[in-house]
Amino acid sequence: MTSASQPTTQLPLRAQVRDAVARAWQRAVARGALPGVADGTVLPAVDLDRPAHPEHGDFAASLAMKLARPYRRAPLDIAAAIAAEIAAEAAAGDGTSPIASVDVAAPGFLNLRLTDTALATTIGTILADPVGWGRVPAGKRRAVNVEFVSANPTGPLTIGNARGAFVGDLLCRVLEAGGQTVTREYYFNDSGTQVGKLGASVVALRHAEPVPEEGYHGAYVEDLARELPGDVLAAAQAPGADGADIIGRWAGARVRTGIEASLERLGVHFDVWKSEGSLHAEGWVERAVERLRAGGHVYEQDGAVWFRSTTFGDDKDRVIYRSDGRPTYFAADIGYVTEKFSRGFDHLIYIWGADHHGTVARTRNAAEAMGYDRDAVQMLLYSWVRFIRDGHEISMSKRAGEFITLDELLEEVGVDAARWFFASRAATTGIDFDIELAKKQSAENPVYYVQYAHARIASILRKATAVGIAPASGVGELLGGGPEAALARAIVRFPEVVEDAATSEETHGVTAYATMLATEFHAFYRDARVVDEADPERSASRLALVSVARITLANALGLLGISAPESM
RNA sequence: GCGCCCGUAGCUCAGUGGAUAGAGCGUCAGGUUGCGGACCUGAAGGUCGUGGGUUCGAGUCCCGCCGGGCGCGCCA
Repeated sequence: MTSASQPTTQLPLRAQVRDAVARAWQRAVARGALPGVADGTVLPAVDLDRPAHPEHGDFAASLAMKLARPYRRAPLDIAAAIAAEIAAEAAAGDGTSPIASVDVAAPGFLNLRLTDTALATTIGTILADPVGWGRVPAGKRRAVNVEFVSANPTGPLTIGNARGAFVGDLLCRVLEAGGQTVTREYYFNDSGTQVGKLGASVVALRHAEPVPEEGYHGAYVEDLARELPGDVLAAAQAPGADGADIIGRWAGARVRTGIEASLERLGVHFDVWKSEGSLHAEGWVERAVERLRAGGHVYEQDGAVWFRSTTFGDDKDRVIYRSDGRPTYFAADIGYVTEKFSRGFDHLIYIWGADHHGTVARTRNAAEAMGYDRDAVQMLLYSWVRFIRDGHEISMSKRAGEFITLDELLEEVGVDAARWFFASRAATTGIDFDIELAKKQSAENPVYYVQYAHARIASILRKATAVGIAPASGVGELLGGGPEAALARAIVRFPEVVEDAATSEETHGVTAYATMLATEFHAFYRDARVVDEADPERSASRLALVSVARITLANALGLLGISAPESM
């Protein structure tokens, strides 16, 4: 299996160092400096940390301390044995080792420092392939379906939908960076009770009658009533027609178009819009229930059809068809699982609000009962955002027409600032979003700090072009102990950050990294003049370095769906 | 009552069992006749809710308690 477009991605530095440590460990064992262990003994993996203090080097390994128990040896002795092998390989100078030096520190750390060659080589690869910088090699490539937002089209998206939209899209971007193929999917019901109530509300307003009890209020309902075409109204009033449903579907389609536009505005594009009705119409629900029945996981009681969810550890069984024969929401859910897998996905992710955690078990149980791997069905639950204005939590009711739309929020705060806000916080923690504070702080939001660094570099590059100095193809002999070294070290960490984000399915590491990199750049800018017509050679090398810093900032922001402006 | 999530600096939040617990904002004190001052340097600010336990090592893992959120429908 070959691919012509296979990029020649260099192994990330962390992986190179990890391999070098593993080689040294193996040689130490082979030479008898470290003991063998009995078969079946579980040995630790070689994990690397980024030390908190620069004097501890570029990477630290706690391997020796973890080997102390199985080897029945002092950690310092083990560390010394491995360090000797690392030093030997580094001293050979044949270019295999990215490690310049190794120190042993109490109580058993291996502190590792990168060679300038490893740094310079990495920077060269960034210049050669800016787009590929930060894409990490795909582990097990998967086709992933990510379903999120999925608000029914009974009204515009509100700030209550904001976190799901951002968290879902950010997850998709992180998975894509990790080499996975992602489909963004939106699930909605445009024929249910709630949409019918919307239809009834529209009709009432059209006839200048009061909105029915339990109906929908708000300016958008009035707009719909005004825009309702005569032929739709006529069809709804035809004898025997379900008027509310017909008007509701029309209104739902209209609202859905608005929702799609809002989502595009904040940079979220959905690949698939799936209606609940189609799952029933195409027989997915029926077939899924049959599949459960064939496995003996279904029974009838009190006139209803139940899924025996308790078989798989749930605390109660769940109704699929009510005693009046109508399917529950859960029925559509299990049909949807089979429909998704039928499209070839091997992993499904649901982005749900924390209030849905009660439905996680039953859905995964049903997937397992139907013969799917329950681990292939994953729910990511995000916690609520409390929106605060004037010191009070904003309470909202879509039905009463009291809400702040997502569009309004983004207009106040800005898409980049809002994306940064959600990207820099773990999805599972409850957070406060003070709108006044967000507006007030928008000018000193960290996102602008990062964007400013990017724009500043762009300005430097423009200046260099104006005076006729072009960036070199690499940083040459520039590193050493000069101001370049710290910036170069910050830049080359980027693939690790992406890898960790993809593994943890969280993005706050990326925002923290981008802030740190911007700080390093600003410090470099203070200490080193980049464009200096008196020294064009050094200028060219420094231009190469700041170009790479710009690429890295742009790719980090791009990973979060945030713009990287040339000027601001 | 039971289940899940959360509790870290004045505020908003990071912290994949590792070294002296970090960032942004806010506060205070400084810095530029050079490529963008939306910048830089420094300071103050913490019994990591609490009490035990496991471990060479616990903010991180386990148990109890306190406080907050969510859920426990033939609702969606």
